[in-house]
Amino acid sequence: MLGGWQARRERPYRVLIGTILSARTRDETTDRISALLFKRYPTPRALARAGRREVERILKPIGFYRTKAKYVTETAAMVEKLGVPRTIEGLMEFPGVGRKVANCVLVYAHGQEAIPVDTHVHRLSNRLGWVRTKTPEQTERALVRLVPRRLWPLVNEAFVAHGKKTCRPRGPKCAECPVERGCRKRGVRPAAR
DNA sequence: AAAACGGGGGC
DNA sequence: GCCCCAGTTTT
Repeated sequence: MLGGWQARRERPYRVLIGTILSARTRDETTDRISALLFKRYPTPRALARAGRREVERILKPIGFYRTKAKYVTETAAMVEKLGVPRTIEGLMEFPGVGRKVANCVLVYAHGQEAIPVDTHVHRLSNRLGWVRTKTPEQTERALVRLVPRRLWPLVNEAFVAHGKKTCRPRGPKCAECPVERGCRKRGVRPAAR
């Protein structure tokens, strides 16, 4: 599981596939199921040649499993030929890879600096009044200007953590929130955005 | 801009 | 029983 030449060589592949699978799915579920998938199909070549039905059976508990089975098998075939790209444009060519997943791969597979803006980061950035944006991409472009590069990972991951636990989409738990000044949504009723 | 994709965990 | 899950693609 750790270290090893083989594991190191396949790491970007695993980050890419695992991150595709993570869409709208809890981390623990994603981790458990992707571990099963990689045990059965350790390489892009193996997954590219897998039967769709078998992949769907493994992915069942993760949700969106038919769509995701298609994405990961097709992506594996492309990775076998192209490798895992190091540009956001290249990564977004893969099926099931949007801007957020592409940025995750840049950060977690290639060690590049980027801000993967998911729904939490988008929501918190707006609630806190750091930005006023409609789309996650607009939020990303604003944040990379507002936040010092060194703090990108800290801010991004802190927003995700706070968004999951406290600053929920519908019912933000303002009573347990340490942010007192600077929040535009402090005390707003749950129905409001 | 809205719908579709979805099983599972938490309360 | 409702809410939510580090989204992306299609309509």
